[in-house]
Order: sequence, then structure tokens, then C-alpha cells
Amino acid sequence: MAAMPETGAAGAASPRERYRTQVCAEIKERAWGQLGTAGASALSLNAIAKQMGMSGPALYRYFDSRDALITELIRDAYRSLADTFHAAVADDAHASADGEAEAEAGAGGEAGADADAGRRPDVAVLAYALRRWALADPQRYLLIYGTPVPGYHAPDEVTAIAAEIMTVLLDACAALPLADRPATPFDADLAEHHDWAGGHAAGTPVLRRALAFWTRLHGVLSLELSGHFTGMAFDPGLMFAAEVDDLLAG
Amino acid sequence: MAAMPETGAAGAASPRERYRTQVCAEIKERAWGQLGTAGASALSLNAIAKQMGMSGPALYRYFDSRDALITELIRDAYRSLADTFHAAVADDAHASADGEAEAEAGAGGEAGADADAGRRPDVAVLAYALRRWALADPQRYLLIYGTPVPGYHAPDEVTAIAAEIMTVLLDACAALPLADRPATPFDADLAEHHDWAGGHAAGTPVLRRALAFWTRLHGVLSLELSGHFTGMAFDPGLMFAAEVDDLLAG
DNA sequence: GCCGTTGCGTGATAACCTCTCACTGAACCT
DNA sequence: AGGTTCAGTGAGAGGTTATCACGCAACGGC
Repeated sequence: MAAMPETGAAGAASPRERYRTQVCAEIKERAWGQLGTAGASALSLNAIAKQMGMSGPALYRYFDSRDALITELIRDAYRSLADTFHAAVADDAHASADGEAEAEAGAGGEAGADADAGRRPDVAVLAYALRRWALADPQRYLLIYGTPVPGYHAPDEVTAIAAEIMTVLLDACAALPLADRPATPFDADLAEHHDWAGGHAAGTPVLRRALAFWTRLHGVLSLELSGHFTGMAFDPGLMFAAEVDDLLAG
Repeated sequence: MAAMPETGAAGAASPRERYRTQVCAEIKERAWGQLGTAGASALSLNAIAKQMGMSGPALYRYFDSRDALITELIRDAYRSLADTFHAAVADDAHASADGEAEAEAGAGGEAGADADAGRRPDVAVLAYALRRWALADPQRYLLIYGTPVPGYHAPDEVTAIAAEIMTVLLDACAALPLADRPATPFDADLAEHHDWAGGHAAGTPVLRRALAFWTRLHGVLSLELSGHFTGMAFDPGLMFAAEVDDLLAG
């Protein structure tokens, strides 16, 4: 039950399948609504069904369980972030090519290999894209980077998207001019355990930089989104920007 | 209902009050147990009551509601962290005084004002104390720094303890030799909005440093505790140490 | 020592929630 | 046209928070 019929993407689907996917989408849409206003723990299948004018158990035709729905929301959130990252670097490369009248037909490929030092680096583009994405829907960010249920293990499909996101970040970090900083014990440890970087041909400085980007930006964003800065009147956006600049310089 | 009878600390209490506080403590203890294994959203008053051999509604003699219990757990967690911070800097000052045979009777006061450059700075002591405290009970850390319920507003008592923690951190940062870094727009913004620092006589560099400590260490700790580093085989402790060193140098 | 007050614990109850089951009815395909 | 598939319903089990009225034991003043 509740398994999507194997229709490729949005091809020629039977009206029944189109109906099903539409109902699925509406359920998820209302779920996002509840998530944004009441948090993940307060997501109620019954309330969604009532909103849609259906009875409670009807939703179990579309999702195996409440956890299955949440898992799919998590997957969609990861997918959305990955797409945002891809689009950010692609748009950046395109805008840069436009600005310097340097038309390049191939849409794929090595966007970070050029050594144009005057342009804003991809990591900065990614950083601000991340912040925009997070502020657009705080609960969506917190759904994937917030407190997990202790026993929860993300399915492989989700970890694959997470790895994809990390790859984009690694590419962007690899395009940065590497500042030689003293090797720390952490660098040594990182040199031994870099298998997780999916065969990415990045040195440990690049790995370390990508991890620093991740943790530092998450630190600022997470505290901001969780409301821990309320009461302190400073602008979190400026703090984020300062952290990005520091990351680029260091 | 469910208001503690006004007995000062642990003074001469009537047997009834002693019983009450003991039951309260047992409830919270079992609540922490559930919290550690199932997360905050799965905390069940009914299950706690059953564990204690009582009926469900009996717990409402001690806590107004489930949210009231969680709020008190949050308060206790903040209190525990604040005490840990106080103890960390006190122990550090004491150990240092011991090591150099520099006995000082006064236990309070200005522990960070000495210009002993060779000693490990208080901020580093605080950082590692924080990590030890977080790893000892990850859910306790995530309870106060993790995903909040969207509408939740912490009571004044809790924000007061949070401010107390921030004061300890500010004191430790003020004791650091200040590295003059270029003033960013964030520094300017911080200079205008520093009221939150509770009348702390700290310049904006100190404020910025304290905030950087907070956000960066939280970034590493939060992702580690949430399990986002599983699959990557590096040692999060070394990463934390590298971040601390970077903070001290930068 | 007795008695009134206070407070703890219980069972019943209401209103939610997730989730299962048997069943109806309509749409779809052959 | 007829059989199959699937959406949706109502009933129901078992869980939760939370309120209520009630019994009962302990405590304190007289």
C-alpha cells in the first residue's frame, strides 16, 4: 500500500494516477502548513484529513504512517535544498558569463574551475542561498538540521541527497584559493578518514574548509531560527555575513 | 495547584513537603530518562505515572501540565549548564592558584583579570566544559538549544539564567588578549545594540568574540549530537578542538 | 485525644491522537 | 458488460492529555 505507481516523472499518467499524485501533493502541502505553525511533533493526520474534508483513515491510502509522511517531508526538504544549491552555482556561473560576455553553451560541468579572482566565490553564493532558503521556511530547515528522534535513522535515499549537497559544497570549496594554515591534529585525523567525501579529489584543507562552512553557518542559522537571538537586538544577517567573510578570509 | 510551598531551599521542611519534593524529583528523574531514550516529543506523563506505580492524573498534583514539566526540565537544564560554567572557571582559577602556590582565600570575584599568558584561557575551559556537559546528556543539550515549538516563549526565569551563562562567557572573553581585527558592518551594528549584555562593560570586539564562540561551538556540537557526522569517520572531538584553537587565535 | 483542614491518589470521563479492519461504491480496464 | 482495483467510510482498539468528584490518610490546632 501507499507505494507510488511506477510512473516516470510526470509522463503520460492515467487519470487515477494523476488524482493520486494530486491528493498526495495536497496532503504534503497541508502538512507543511501545520509544520510551519505548530512544529513537527504536532503534525496531525486527523487534522489534515478534516481540512481536506475526508475521514481520518483515508490518508492511510497515501502514506503508510505519520512517520512515513514526515520522512517524505524530510526527503523533499533535502531535495529542495540540493536543488537550491545546484541552481545557486548554476545561476552564478551564468550571471558571471553574461556579465563578461563570455557565452558558454554547455550547461553542465566544471563551473568552479575558472580562476576569476574578482568574482564572488561560489561558497559565498551557496552561503547566502542557504540563508535565504532557511529563512523562507524555518521549520523546513529545522526539520532536517534540528533535533532528531534519538532512534531515527535516515533512509539511504536521504543520505544520498545529503551527500549530493556536500559534494556541491566541496566543489565550491575546492575552487577557493587555498590559504595554507598550520596543520592541526584534526587535519591529520581528516587525512585518514576522508572516505565519506564520495571519491571527491579534495585535499584535507578543502574538506576542513567545507566542514567549517557547514558547522559555522549552521551555528548562526540554527540559533537565529530557534529564536535564541531574540532579546539581543543585533541583526543576525550581518552576523551571518561576518561569518561568511571570516570563512572566506581564513 | 502544583505550586511548591514556599520553603527556603532545603531548610526545615515538614515531612509533607519533604515527600512532595522527593516525588517531584522522582518524576523529573524519570522524565529525564524518557527524554534521553525517546526525545522530548515522546515524553508521556502516563508512562511516568505507570512507572512510579501511580495512576495518570496523580501527576497533576505536582505539575500543572505536560508543558509545565518540560518547562521545568528546560529550567533545570539551563541551571545545570550555568552551574557547570561557574564551576569550570572556579576550578580553573583554583587549580591555577594551586599550581603556582598562589593561595587566594576569596572564592568569588575577578578570576579572569590576571594577565597570566601561559595558562589556558577561561574560554577554552568553558568550551571543553560545554562539550563534556553536552555529551553527558545529548538530549539535555538539545532540549535547550534544539528545535523549539514555534509559539514557545521561554519564561523570564529561564532567560535570566541564559543571560547569566552569557555573562560568564563575556567575562571569559574579556579576559582574552584582544586581537584587533578589521571592524565589519556587524561590529557597527553590534556597537549600537549591546543593551542585551546586561550592563557588561565589554567592547564590541568582546561581544563579537563571545557570539562567535557561542555560534561556532554550537554548530559543531549540534551537528555532532544530531548524528549528522555519522558516516563521516572523523573524530568530532578533534574538530571541536580545532574550532576552539581557531577561536583563540583569531 | 479529638476534629477540621489540607492534600494525595483514584476511577470515570471527555476529547484528542494513530492505526486496523471490514465494507461500500465508483472508476477503470478488458 | 463484468471483473478488478482502489478510494473512502464508520467502527473500534489502544494510546495520550487533562478535568472532575470522590475517598482517605496525614497533619495541625484545640
